[in-house]
Amino acid sequence: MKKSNAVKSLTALAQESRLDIFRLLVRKGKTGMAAGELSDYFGLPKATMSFHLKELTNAGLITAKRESRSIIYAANYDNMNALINFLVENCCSDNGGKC
Amino acid sequence: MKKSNAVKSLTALAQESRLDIFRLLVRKGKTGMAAGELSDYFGLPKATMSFHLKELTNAGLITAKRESRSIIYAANYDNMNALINFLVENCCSDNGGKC
DNA sequence: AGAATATTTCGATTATAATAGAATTATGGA
DNA sequence: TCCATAATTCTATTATAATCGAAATATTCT
Repeated sequence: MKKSNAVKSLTALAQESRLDIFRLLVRKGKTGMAAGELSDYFGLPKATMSFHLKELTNAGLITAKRESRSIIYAANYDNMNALINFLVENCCSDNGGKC
Repeated sequence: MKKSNAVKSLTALAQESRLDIFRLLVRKGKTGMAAGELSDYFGLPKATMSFHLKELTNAGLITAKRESRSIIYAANYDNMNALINFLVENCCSDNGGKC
């Protein structure tokens, strides 16, 4: 993962609503949830939810696919794992590799 | 980890300089680095570095200990792991646990 | 085509964070 | 005690992000 992508992903997650949304989608698995469902679930206005979903999508943390009238959002596990690996990369390598 | 702590940690990491600082300290291991060394290494003014180190310390991502005139900063691996676990917690549990 | 549903974009307001020079605090040595 | 070194806090400026009502876009059904 590139650093700019990591900053974008972390910025996306560094917000209470978006962290909630992302973690719910992580639990939901690949079936995901529609934007409106998420809006109802968290009691957030549709415009606000849409803004947050866009941030998460732009960061690559979630995917969006249209299904009839709804747009279904789901966690992007590859990107999530890439972010985690980026954070712990070369852990303790300047100290003999012992952590 | 509590959600408020997670948001604080993610906010701390969601900034290019701080992400660089944290990842360097992750590589450095428990010997860590002094504030001034970090300031020189990244070419940042001392006040700016101090501000970033405070953010990372308040989030619990790094520790600070005085050693003579210097203050040595080091990655807090426990908190880092707790943050990662918080992000992936109950992954796919609403979808049969298969990821 | 027209109505209903699902979601996004626009735009204005409000709140929060980054930057860095200057002043301040803390430690150790002559 | 006086000076040098190391780091932080203060303060003002500048930049970025969150919120949500209203309008716009996209899809499906009759």
